[in-house]
This record gives sequence, structure tokens and C-alpha cells, in this order.
Amino acid sequence: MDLVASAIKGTLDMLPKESHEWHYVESVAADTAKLYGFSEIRTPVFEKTELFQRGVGDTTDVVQKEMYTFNDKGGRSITLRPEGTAGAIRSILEHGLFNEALPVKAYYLTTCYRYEKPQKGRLREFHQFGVECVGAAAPTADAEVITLGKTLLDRLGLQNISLEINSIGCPECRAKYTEALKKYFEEYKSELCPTCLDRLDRNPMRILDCKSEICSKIAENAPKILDYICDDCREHFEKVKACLDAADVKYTVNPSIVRGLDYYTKTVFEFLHNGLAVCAGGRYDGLATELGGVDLPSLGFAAGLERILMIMREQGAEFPTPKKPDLYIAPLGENASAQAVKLCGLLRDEGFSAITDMSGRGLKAQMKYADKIGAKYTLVLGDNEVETSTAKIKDMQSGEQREVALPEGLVSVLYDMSIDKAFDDLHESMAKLEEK
RNA sequence: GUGGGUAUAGCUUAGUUGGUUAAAGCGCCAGUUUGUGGCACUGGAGACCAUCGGUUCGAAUCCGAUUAUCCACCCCA
Repeated sequence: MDLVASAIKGTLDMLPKESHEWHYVESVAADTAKLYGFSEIRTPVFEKTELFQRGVGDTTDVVQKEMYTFNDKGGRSITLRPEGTAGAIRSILEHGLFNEALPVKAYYLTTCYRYEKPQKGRLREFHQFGVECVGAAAPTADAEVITLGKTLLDRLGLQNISLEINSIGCPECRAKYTEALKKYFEEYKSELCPTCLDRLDRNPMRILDCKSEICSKIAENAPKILDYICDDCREHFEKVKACLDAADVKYTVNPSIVRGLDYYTKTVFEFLHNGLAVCAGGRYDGLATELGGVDLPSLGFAAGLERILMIMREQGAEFPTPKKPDLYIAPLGENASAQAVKLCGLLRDEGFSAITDMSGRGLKAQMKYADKIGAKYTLVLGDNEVETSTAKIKDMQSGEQREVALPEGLVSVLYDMSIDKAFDDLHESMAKLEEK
């Protein structure tokens, strides 16, 4: 394919035939967030580069090698957001939302950009749903946010999801721990794999996560973070676990969860499917002050919508079927075409979706088209019909035809149909309730 | 950034040890039915075989480079 207009590497078109799946996931996410008292926040796709350097962290891979950064015509360094938290917190600080009811509870549904090599579940432009709970220091907040994540995945019907949690302490106790880790791994320097050797300098906690046999064997006896965190952090973590137990949210404590963004403190968590994180987050008590704002202990998570959708499709999830047109009007001749347009307008005013021909095709082709677009009814409109103001309406499922007066008879057929459908829907949802 | 796989019609693919008009199914358009869809049958349109270069009398097929794509690592949602 030699199209000038081919899509950029790592980007995907969302095609009309699959958009209803996206709408479904997005609406379940938004509804769930609202249920927990969160409201939507929308921030710009680009921000000052410095926001991410300071917020996400200068030494992280995301900032060092994955950001879309450019100078605008005014010479400002601009970056397409690689994640949603920094921008959301910036906005909350800038507008002083912390002067209103605390905690500030915001959710977002947006695109993010990272210059990475695309692979399964990973794109350069991708969509995240995220929540931020700002100004809430208590462990109950951690449990609440984690529970929200679980509720979302449950409501979408995702199977085989596990929740792993950890505490990475506050900056003080983590520094001590990192020191201890370095000391420990230094002794095995000659045995570690090349990547872990690199990790030893940059982020020794990552070595705990290495899949190589030798490294993971060495890591088995490495110091454990939970032995190093301070009393305050330990107590917080214990309470988070107790809250999760009380809420009947199942989890496993995984001391090797590290997270790649610098702002995390204390609680971190990941919802995993086949080793791939579909929803992950944690506490970031120091972020607001790092960005020059007031002290606001906070936490949140982000979920990758492409990953969620990928798993749902793999697991054969059912999506609500998109609405089909109520009526297709097949006009024959110019007079009829004009009438068809008029009728369509009238029906649309009544709230019905009515479609008519735009190509001047013959009746057979139009019937075929009506079938393809899934129209519930088809109305044939020729010269006779226009003159007598009556026409045959065909039920496309049963194939039955009947004569209706135009336009009243037509409208009443469509109303009857929608009333029948409303009853069917009601019975269906009542049956579902009874099942439960 | 590192490593591996793949590239033939809108989609899914076939194409023998290199051999002359590149094949099928689905989809699309049309006819069989001159005012009635789904099924069936018939026909049609649609492919510089990713691009560039090389080997050869001859390349979709072999070789090289480039690009794209998929997968794994790194990292991450």
C-alpha cells in the first residue's frame, strides 16, 4: 500500500465498526468513577516538558527516552503527555481545587504518548482511564481507590485478573533500603546479567523483578523492603491490607513491585492479566509539593484501555450491540426522492433513525443496502405511493409487508415497534435481576 | 535501544526445485427476478506480488538494503 496518508507507526485507527466497543468501555469506566464520587477532569494533551521531568522523574525511562518533546514556535519546550497524573495534579494545584471539598476526586479518559517500540498491548498513542484522589492521607483512601479499580474490571467482565500490592515506603526509608540492596548485590556483581548490572546503579529494586534464573536466585535472599520501611509506612500498609480484607478484595503482597515512575510512595498496586498490567497505580504523597504546590497526600491509578479491550476480545466479552436504523426509505424516481427526504426529516424529529438513498440506485440494490445496514423496516416509495399517500412497509426480519398511510400510519408503526422494544428490554432486565 | 518472525486484491490466504495471461474464499458491483433484501447460480471490477538494488536468458519465488508490521527483551497502562 503506497498511500500518502498511512498512519504513523504505533498509532491505530478506531474504525466505525468497533467504536461501540470503545464507547462501552469508556462509559462503564466513567459510570464506575462517578459511582465512587469522582468527576471528569480534562487537561491539555501537551504540557511544559518540565512538568513531566519534575513530576514523573528525570531518571525514569519514560522521561529519558520515551517522551514526544518539541519546541513550539515561541521556543518553549513542550511534551505530549506520557501519562495522566502530572497534568491532572498541575491543574488541581493551579486552580486551587484543594480549597474546595477535600479530597479532590477526579477521573480522566485521554490519549497518552510514548515513543516506544510497539508490541502486544503497547502503542505510541494509547488511551488511559485514570482516577486521582487528591488530599487523602488515610489508608482507607488507598483501599477505596484499589476497590474502584477492581469494581471497574469486574463490571467489564474481565476474567483471570490478579491484584498485587506492595509498599515502597517514603523517600526516607526507601533510600535506606536501596542502600542495603546495593550493598547486597555488589557482592554478586560478577554473576548478574548485563541488564541487572545496569540496574544496580540506576534502580537496584528492579533486580528483584528480573526473569533470569541466576538473578532471581540471587534476589531470593536479598533484603526485603518490608523489613526496612519506617513505622509510619508499615502501619499505613497494614491498615490498607486490613481495609482490603474488610472490603473482601483479594490480593497478594508482591515485594518486587517497583513501578517506573518516581512519584510513587508507600502503597503501589497492579492488576495483572498474564503478567501484563491492565490497571496500576499507587500513592504519590510528594508529587504536589514537587510541582511547587501545597502538601497534598494523594493516590490514583491508570488503566490502559487498549489492553482492557484486547483482553475482553480475547475472552469473548459481549458488547451492547450498536443501534440500527429504524427505517430505510427506498425511493424510485426524483419525486419520490424528494418525498423520502421530507419523510426522513419528519421521522427524525420524532426520534426515529431514518435513512434513505443517496446514490440513485435501483430497488433491488436498495433492498440489499437496507439489509446490510440492518434497518428494521423498509418503505418502498414510488410514484404510485407519492400520489396515493399510502405505501408498503416491510418488516425486514419477518419479511411481512403491510399498507400504511403516509405519514401517520408510518409513524404509528414505528411507535408500536419502539413500545414493544421497551417492554422487551424491561422484561429482560427484570429477568436478569431475578437471576441475581 | 537489543533480538527474532512476516510482507501476494478491501480482508484471509494459495502459489511446487526460479519458467511466460499470479489463484481461491470472503467482501464489493451487476445479472438470473424490467417495483422487494437474506439463499443459490452466473458474470465483472479490483494486485506495478512493500520499496529499491543485485544474481539469472528468465524472479512473487534466490541474495542485500530500506520501510512497514507482529512478537520478545528493556520499560510500561
